[in-house]
Amino acid sequence: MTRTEIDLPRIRRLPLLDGASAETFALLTREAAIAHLEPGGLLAAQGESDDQLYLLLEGAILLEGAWNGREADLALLQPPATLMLASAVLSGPNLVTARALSSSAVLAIPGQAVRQALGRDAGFGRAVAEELAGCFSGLVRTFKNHRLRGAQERLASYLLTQQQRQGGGPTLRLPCRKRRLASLLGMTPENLSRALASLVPYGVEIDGVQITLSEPLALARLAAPDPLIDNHVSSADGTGQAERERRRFVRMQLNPA
Amino acid sequence: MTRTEIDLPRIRRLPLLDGASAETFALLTREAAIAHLEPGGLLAAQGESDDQLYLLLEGAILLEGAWNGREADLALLQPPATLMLASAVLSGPNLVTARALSSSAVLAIPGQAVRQALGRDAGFGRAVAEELAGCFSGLVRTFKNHRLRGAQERLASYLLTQQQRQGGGPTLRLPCRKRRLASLLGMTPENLSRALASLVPYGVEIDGVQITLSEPLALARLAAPDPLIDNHVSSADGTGQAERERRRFVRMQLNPA
DNA sequence: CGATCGGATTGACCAGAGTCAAGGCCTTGG
DNA sequence: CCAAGGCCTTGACTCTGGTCAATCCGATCG
Repeated sequence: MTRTEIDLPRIRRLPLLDGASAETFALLTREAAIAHLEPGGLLAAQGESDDQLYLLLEGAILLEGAWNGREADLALLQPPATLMLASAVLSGPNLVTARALSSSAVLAIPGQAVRQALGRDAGFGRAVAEELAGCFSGLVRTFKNHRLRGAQERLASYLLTQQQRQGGGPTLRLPCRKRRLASLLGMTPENLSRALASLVPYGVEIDGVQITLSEPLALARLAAPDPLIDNHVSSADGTGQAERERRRFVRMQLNPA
Repeated sequence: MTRTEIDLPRIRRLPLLDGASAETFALLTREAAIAHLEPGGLLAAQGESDDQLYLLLEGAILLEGAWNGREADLALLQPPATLMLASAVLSGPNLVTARALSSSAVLAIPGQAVRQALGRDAGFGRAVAEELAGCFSGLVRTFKNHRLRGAQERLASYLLTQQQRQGGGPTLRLPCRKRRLASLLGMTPENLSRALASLVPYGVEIDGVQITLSEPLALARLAAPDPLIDNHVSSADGTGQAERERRRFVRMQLNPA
């Protein structure tokens, strides 16, 4: 983990910081640093109190939880994203472990500065509240996804969501190896294999991490996509979690094969 | 659902509003109303856009999610608690259904007023950010609880947590019928019965909704309580979700029988 | 080119949890 | 007091998903 100089103009436009006043922005960036991680590198460990807010600039970060020797992958974050925002606001320990999946760059801001800024700058406070509301809403949807759908249904929904996020064309690329995708979807690698195979009758064609959906309507009948669970909005256009939650209700595009 | 006059001094001390300026408090309460619900009454339905923030004053509210004909109970809220805060901040639809389990009273504040106040009052912004951070952290722990523990382990942890929240004595009272507790814990009523029976060797004595833990240490060995998952802090002393998250790390009391 | 390694797949088996049905117990109301 | 209904419990069975093991396949490297 190395630290380099900060590209201030770019940082200024990040979702959380674009709502801050110039004064707040200066306060937040004064003690901030850029950290670079190599693949597999540990950004933050569950249970530790780094007291830092991280803004993901490049790469991909995996959030994982552990208990009693068991592990579960909880989320895969891509820029722009905030990490440990709730812990920084509450001055609490990290509830999850954050690990780089690919070479990544994050901006690290001391939690102390975040809490100072919160009490003084209503614009920043609003941005933090909106981001946290977005994170919370996303997690509510994830929880419903796991409680209400079976493994096959979760996978079908996931494929349709990824298809939308990647432009709506018939073919999509899985964002990680199947082993990890399985854990993110709450199943074992063996079961993911079987679930994928079970979707072949629904027009799912598998070629490594390339997946083609030749009958999206049939797949959608199985997946029963629901805007109260699924979010097909990509983070690729630079929006924060709040904006992605807001845009979630534009209709999903299901192009017949 | 009837509406009555508002007890302003009492409202003023609620977790979210105690951080607001006098001006913000006036703005928020100007269009607010108290709603009373009878048992089973529907406060807010999944998918609807009430655009209202609710503050639970009395009673108990159940949050449930539904998809494709299936239902799951997600959380049981007791005063003081906030409902639909994230939806109000983002001006989005309710992601879950809220239903009164007993006679309940809530303060309903228009979302529009909440969003106005957010941009102007840094104190209120901070309070909202802290509450949302608390809700998010709580949900992260709930999600880990379901992903990492089996049904028996979830139940054992739940009993220990309830014991702590109810004063730490050997006997505790379940907050709802077993049928509903089962759904909250992510299992069927039949399975809850069996899981409870399987805990008898660990000193769990069952008498209706009265449960006595005669060997809390043995039970704790099975449950492996973890501050990164469990929260034994009660809401009974009037603190908000943020404060409950902060206090979570005071050590759990396990009194040997 | 061949060897090797790790991920992916497949099959057989197992375990946890859901379903269905029957019965017990307590509460409620006539 | 008795009857009815709801909840809880129990047992038998099913099913989803996990575990274990063997194999396949593609990438890498000598």
